[in-house]
Amino acid sequence: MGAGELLTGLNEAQQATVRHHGTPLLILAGAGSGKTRVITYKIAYLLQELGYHPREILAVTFTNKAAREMKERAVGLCPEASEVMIRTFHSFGAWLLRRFAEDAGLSRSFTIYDDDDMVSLLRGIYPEEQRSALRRVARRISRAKDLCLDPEDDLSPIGFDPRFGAMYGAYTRRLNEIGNVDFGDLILRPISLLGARGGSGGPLSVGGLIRSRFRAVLVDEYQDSNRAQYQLLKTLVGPDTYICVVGDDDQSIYRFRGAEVGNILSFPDSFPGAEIHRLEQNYRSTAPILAVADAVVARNTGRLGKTLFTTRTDGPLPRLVLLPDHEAEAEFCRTLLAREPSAAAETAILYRTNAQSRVFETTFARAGIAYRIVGSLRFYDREEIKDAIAYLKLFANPADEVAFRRIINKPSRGLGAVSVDRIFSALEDGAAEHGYDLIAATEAAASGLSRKASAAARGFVQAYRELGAGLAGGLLNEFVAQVFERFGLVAYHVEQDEDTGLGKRENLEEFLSAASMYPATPEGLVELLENLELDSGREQEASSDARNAVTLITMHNTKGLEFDRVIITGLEDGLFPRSDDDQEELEEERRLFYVAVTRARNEVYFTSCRSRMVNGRTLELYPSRFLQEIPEDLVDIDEQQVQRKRTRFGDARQGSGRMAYRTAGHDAHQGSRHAAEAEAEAEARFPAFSAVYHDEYGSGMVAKVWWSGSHEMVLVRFETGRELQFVAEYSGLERISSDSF
DNA sequence: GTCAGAAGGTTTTTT
DNA sequence: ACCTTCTGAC
Repeated sequence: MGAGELLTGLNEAQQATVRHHGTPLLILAGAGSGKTRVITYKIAYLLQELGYHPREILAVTFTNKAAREMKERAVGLCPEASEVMIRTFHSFGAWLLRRFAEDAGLSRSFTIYDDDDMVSLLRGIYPEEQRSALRRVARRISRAKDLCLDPEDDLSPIGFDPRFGAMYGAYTRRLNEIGNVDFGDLILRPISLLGARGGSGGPLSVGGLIRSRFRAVLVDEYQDSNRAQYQLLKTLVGPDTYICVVGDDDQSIYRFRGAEVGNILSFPDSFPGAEIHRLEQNYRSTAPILAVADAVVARNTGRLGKTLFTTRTDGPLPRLVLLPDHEAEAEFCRTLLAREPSAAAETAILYRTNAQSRVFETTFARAGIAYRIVGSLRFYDREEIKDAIAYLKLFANPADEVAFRRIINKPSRGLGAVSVDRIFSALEDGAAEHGYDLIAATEAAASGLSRKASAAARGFVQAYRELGAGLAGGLLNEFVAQVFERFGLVAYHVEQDEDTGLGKRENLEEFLSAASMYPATPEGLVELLENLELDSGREQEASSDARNAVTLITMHNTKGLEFDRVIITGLEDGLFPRSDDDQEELEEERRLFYVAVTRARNEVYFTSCRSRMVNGRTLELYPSRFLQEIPEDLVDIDEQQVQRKRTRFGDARQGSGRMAYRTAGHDAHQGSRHAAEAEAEAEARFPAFSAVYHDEYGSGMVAKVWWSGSHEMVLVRFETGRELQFVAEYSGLERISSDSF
């Protein structure tokens, strides 16, 4: 494929960007402007036209999904791209640390601690502290690492807790003794590794070696990089490295994780001579959708600023639906999906918090609507999987205190808190002799334990040693199966599952089959663990018919995805935006709104509830301030609603201007319960005891009618015996003559 | 050492 | 509503 051929199908701006070479390049790519396309073409262009060897190119993303997709698409353009290193920042860091383990002061078989593991480790050091307090400390340690701060540095940017420095220090020492790393270390340790002189890079330092290998470095979603990642990038880029970053300051949504929009804003200062290219043509959404997204994000200050345009000028206005509560919201979505089942696969329901997914799950499960949840409970987060991983981690690293504490008495084998304490004393005593080895410590402590505990400890050590000898070839699933069997893990969880409910056995089986992709060697084991730790394969098919399933997803998780139709739920102050008293935070929520809206190709719905159950309490809520920030002519308010309001409250839009549905929302949301109650009853279209018919559920009788806000709610008892609750307007119910009943 | 039940706090978003 | 932690009986 010649250059001309490679670049056909790209617009002029995209072509210029793909061709650019030499100076540092910042690509400001608006939503839907073909960002991934440009990067993948750029990789192909470097390989085909500029003669780069695949090993000389490094492309960094923020999610594994993005990395996989980029790889796939690049290989589609140019097969050589399969050898290009395309990884997340964290996985690149892990690769580097294993590759140069000795220089980094690590064993090649270190494993990676996630946020929960950090808390558990702290718990081992500070058993008397509250778990919630330790969680806060863990979060702060992560923030410190995002900012490249060591325990002895000035930690005031993190907050004012006088004990924090000491706790961070103790945590760091313990983690070093164990020989594992946390997520932050995957960025921090490479910075010092690459910055250091000498080492096993031969005549070159490790940094020199890496800088001479990667002649081109590409970074995706640069607006989400934090200070540590920026530093890592700096150490990767030498005078001859071609550096190109892509991002959109309006889509920076990971501030809470340390992301600094400042990185993208100041790129030209950090990398002198940088050029800026803009990609502003949106190929995804219709103009009405972009108008709404822009209206809100335009209120942010400190933007680089850009104007998206599209040739898709036609399309329905985004639609706002006001609802009484979260159940009605789920019911509204159900009805929408039932009306056109084939569109479900291209529909996504977006929410701000994972907890919001629950109503949708139960509603859809009841209605037999297939759904797919992205995120929420990750495979790796399940109890039984964490247990399985903990056993395996202990084989990778016998010093892994967190893994050890988790499984030493699970299933319970009579080694309780007292015995575990003794084992840890033995660990301290024997550290000089055996190093940090919990198996050796358990063996050493066994004689000093009660009779039952002593036998259990010896049995555990023996099982560990015999099983460990099995890491000598074959496939890893055989080894894992033996571990499960010998330690009684499957039996334990199957028994637990009897009252808890679902699929632990299946999950463990799935785990086994994942393990079959690796060799039964120490290296294979470490590789499996790393893949689980860094890429938890976070997608679960929650109901059988996955092909036509609707997607349930947090707004954060949608980044990089697109759908024909997007329903953005929970547009209520306090939920989205979560709070508006911190300006920075409010601006981040606006960017999240922008991300959410721009996922849609053709249709956008907003739903806003008057009340919602949060943490077991029902809260009264106001419509999101974002709804006020949209000029009224850019959104359709549910027509039936407006009708209703006009008749009941006069013209809801009077004297409102921009505030139209703020007013409307308040009327609809608040006005009706007292004065309007009687009137509302009078205009009920499904009086109690009337006969009704529903396409899916057949005929039935209205058992109960009530008003929730301005909404008529009905409880219908169907002939099948089923009782279901509906918002009358969205129910799809028809009244039928009562003699059929 | 284990278990069941009660009390009490609490989550925004994720590599 | 959920999960963790605490308490007391076996």
